[in-house]
Amino acid sequence: MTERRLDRSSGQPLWKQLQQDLVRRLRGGEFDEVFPGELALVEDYQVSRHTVRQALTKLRADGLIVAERGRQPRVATAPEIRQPMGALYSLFSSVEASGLTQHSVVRALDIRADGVIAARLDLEESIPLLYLERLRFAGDEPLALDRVWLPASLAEPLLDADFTHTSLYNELAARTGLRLDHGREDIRAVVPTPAERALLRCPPEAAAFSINRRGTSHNNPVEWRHTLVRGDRFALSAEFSANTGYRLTTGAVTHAGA
Amino acid sequence: MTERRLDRSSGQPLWKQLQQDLVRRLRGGEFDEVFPGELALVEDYQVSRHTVRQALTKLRADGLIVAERGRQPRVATAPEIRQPMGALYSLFSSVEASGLTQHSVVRALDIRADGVIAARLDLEESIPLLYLERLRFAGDEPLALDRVWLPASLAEPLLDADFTHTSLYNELAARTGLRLDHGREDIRAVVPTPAERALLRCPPEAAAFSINRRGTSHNNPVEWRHTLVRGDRFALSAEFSANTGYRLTTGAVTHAGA
DNA sequence: CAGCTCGAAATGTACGCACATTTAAGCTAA
DNA sequence: TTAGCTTAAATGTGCGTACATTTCGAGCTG
Repeated sequence: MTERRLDRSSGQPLWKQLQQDLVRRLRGGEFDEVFPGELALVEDYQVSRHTVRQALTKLRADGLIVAERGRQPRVATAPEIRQPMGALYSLFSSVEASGLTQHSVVRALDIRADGVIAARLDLEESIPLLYLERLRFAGDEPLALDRVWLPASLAEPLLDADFTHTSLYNELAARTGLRLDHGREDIRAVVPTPAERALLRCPPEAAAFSINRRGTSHNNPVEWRHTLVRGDRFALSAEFSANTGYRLTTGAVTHAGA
Repeated sequence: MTERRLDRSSGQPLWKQLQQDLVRRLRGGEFDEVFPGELALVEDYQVSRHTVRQALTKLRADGLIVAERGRQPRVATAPEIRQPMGALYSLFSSVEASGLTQHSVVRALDIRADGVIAARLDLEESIPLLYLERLRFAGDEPLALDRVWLPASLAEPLLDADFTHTSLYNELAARTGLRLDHGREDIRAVVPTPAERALLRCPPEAAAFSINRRGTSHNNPVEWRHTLVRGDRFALSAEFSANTGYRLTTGAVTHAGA
């Protein structure tokens, strides 16, 4: 093991320096296989076990590593289940909870260029994008119109996937190893256009949610998504408390016409 | 100081027992004036300073106390700013960020009974409720219609408050000491009725958010709220990431007609 | 009496040791 | 080959010490 050095006269506590260095190495993927044990770190950095534990305590509090008695600490698995996908995840988990079956009709799946979308992903206008357009059903009635753009360089393996029943994120993770870890979304209330209303078979007086999302993975833009959800069938639900903050919960999806 | 005892053979770690006992005493208001120092706790509980610090570390991580070098720890002030109020907080902070001035027109402020609302608050149908109805402006144009019901037994001191410029939660906290610590809300996309549209001066093709909220304080239902927000002027914004989960951020409020 | 200095007291950092408890690997025996 | 046991290694808990750094008040001084 190479001997690492910490600056003992920098004013910053040793454990903080150690913690920051570990975060840096961790983000660099250095510990994807095994995370060094406490005693190994004591040797490497030439500090006491107490100091090492102080640094590891912070890392655990931040959810970066997990540790158990008698076994080596490990890098925390990407919390894929924890808060996967905001409003859309809430939407589709609500459908499942309602007992309705989900399926999609793929209306388009190809590669094309779109300057406007590319710009939103911080890409060159001419960069080819994989485009997927689906009409999503809950039960026998349409629920949402879903359109996604991803850089073709990343998402090309998805071209021959069958999206009638599988989720985009599962397929993306399975075929490319990519997983979104950050995103931003805007949610608007709109009245659908006649064309959209016909597609979704909306009653004439219904409103809709219009959701725009930009998803990234390790700070690289990965998807731009626009989803139009029938407002007469879906409600967003959320809980908040002083401890847990704001969390979307499973909402309500009603049968059409209810 | 009375000598406190911890069970050294209970299987539970000493620091955890200590932490839980401190939480209990803290909730009982025992430390409202001063929080005991580390050495005092060492004396009281007959454990080492290391163990005491381990317990205090957890309390600090939970935000219950704050400590600084050279001064005694103190009970943390109620985290009022931390995650105040979900979608509605997001709405009004967005208005502020946009530079528009906010004010309200109070359309009703009285005490009445409403069986339907009372039931939603788990109260008897005949229980009197304080009812507040406001039309909220951002700039010169209406933004939202806001209706709140609170148990009169708690909220009666609010009857003579002026709600044109102050927030309900501030007034509630100032006059009764009550602070919401938990809530649940449903967000729907709707088309406003002609009456609502006239009130809000909506363009005819605009949709709206309909937000229902039930707020509690220490598990007691405190408010039922219904807010109708113009969809042509407001968009909910949210960010999510593996670390921080799902958080509403400051969204966009546009000028009317934009 | 105001202002300053200094020291006591408190928390923060860092080191050391010992033992308990759990996991996982290696060894042995059927 | 496999099941079961033993043992080494790792983390969790708990104690002790020492010194650094900051705060705050007591006491002195001008």
